[in-house]
Amino acid sequence: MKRIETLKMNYEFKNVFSKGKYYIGEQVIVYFLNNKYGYNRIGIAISSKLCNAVKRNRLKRLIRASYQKFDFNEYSSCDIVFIWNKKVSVERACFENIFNDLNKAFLKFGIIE
RNA sequence: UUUGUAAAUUAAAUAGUCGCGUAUAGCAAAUUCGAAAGAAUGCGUACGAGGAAAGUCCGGGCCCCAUAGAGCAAAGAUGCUUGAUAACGUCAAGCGAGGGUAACCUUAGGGAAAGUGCAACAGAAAAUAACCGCAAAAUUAACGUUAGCGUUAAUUUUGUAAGGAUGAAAAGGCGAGGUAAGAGCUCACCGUAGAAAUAGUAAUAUUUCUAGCCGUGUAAACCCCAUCUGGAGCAACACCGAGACUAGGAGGUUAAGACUGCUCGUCGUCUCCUUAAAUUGGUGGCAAGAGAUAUAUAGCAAUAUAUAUACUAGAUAAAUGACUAUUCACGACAGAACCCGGCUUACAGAUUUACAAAAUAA
RNA sequence: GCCGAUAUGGCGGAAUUGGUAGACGCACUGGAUUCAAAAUCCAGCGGGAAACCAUGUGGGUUCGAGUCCCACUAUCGGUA
Repeated sequence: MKRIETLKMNYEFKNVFSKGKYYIGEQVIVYFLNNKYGYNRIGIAISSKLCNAVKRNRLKRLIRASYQKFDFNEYSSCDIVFIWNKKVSVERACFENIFNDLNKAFLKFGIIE
């Protein structure tokens, strides 16, 4: 499953927020919940009050690019939601920090080894 | 050379690896997802954000609703002149006014004797000016007296806008003559209004004459005049598919139930059909255009005409990223969402052209 | 994306054809009352020493703008 499946509806996001586990990294907060579909789905949520559209797009691309670096188990099926930590300013976003955050989060949830 | 003014262009580049979106009568696969409509996979190839894509402030295309067609009213917008344009509240050239030594810049700039409203405080008065003052006449009183009258005061009548502490604004300004006192009452200069002539398509300008100037400001207050506007917006709209509740019809039946104690019947329940449409999936709309660039011609210019050239971004939670290396000016503002013409706002810098002032040199 | 609305002290909320901004209520501060507190009563309450500056920000019209006009900023709502 090379293509990235995304969460779309509002209730799906709410479901993950209310029932899932979470990990707070330096720059990114990760929510995690298992699903029944047989593949991973991700959602990225960034408030429009934080910054303008160009910087929001850049954050989404950074998170998506770092997500693709991981090799997941073939049978893993879960919903993951990424949220930008509001305390950190958007100017300081860089690829390495986001990658480290995701790495720690996925180790905690036990998706990767 | 320095300081400025105006206009235009540009908006980091190159290579490699991994990855993203769209297209594909290339090759492979002939399967997968879905209830259906429909959609999808691998490799290759091609293409893949802006000057403002932004704000959504105007104008149009397109499209639906309303309308036989047109007009008035209402509501709203615009407002010097001429031209450009599909249209505009935009643009160009000019005129008037204001600013700058200058290049140049700014300018919602019609009408206040068509009517209405407002002008707080202060001030005599804020708009058909007489409160004080100034002056003349009459009457009364007091004083003086040459017994005519004179002076002073008060009251009444009349004339008068020279003066009066205010105010944003005070009834054309200033000087001279003139007068009982005054006054465009008269005169010179300046300003204002009107008419004529000349220049100009016109706004307007110049000159001459006339009027003594009897109406202040505000229309971005209501309003009047002229011109323009039917309303909603691609989440419009068209098509394909699924479809709860509701309504109607047909059929079947007593397992449970209501009217009712029983039968029939009705309701209800079950199945099918039709209607209806909450909700919902997909396709189109959707990329070649009143377009862009270059040259020539017309025009001061905006622009128009002709010729030539090139032109697949098209998503639907939304495509341009990451890493490595090199170079430099060390990278600002910022992400298409139906499409065009403008306006407004944000913006690190770099380059070019024209012009002005000052200084220096020849 | 499109369409609309709002903005006044710490908070809510007035200001009537443009004429002294901050009425009124809540909160807060000080005083009185009380052994102490609540309640009640009285006074104060944007910034600044003062001049003055303040109605989201910046311009314009006007003698004079919270109010009229233009441009921006922020916040809120509707729409499949």
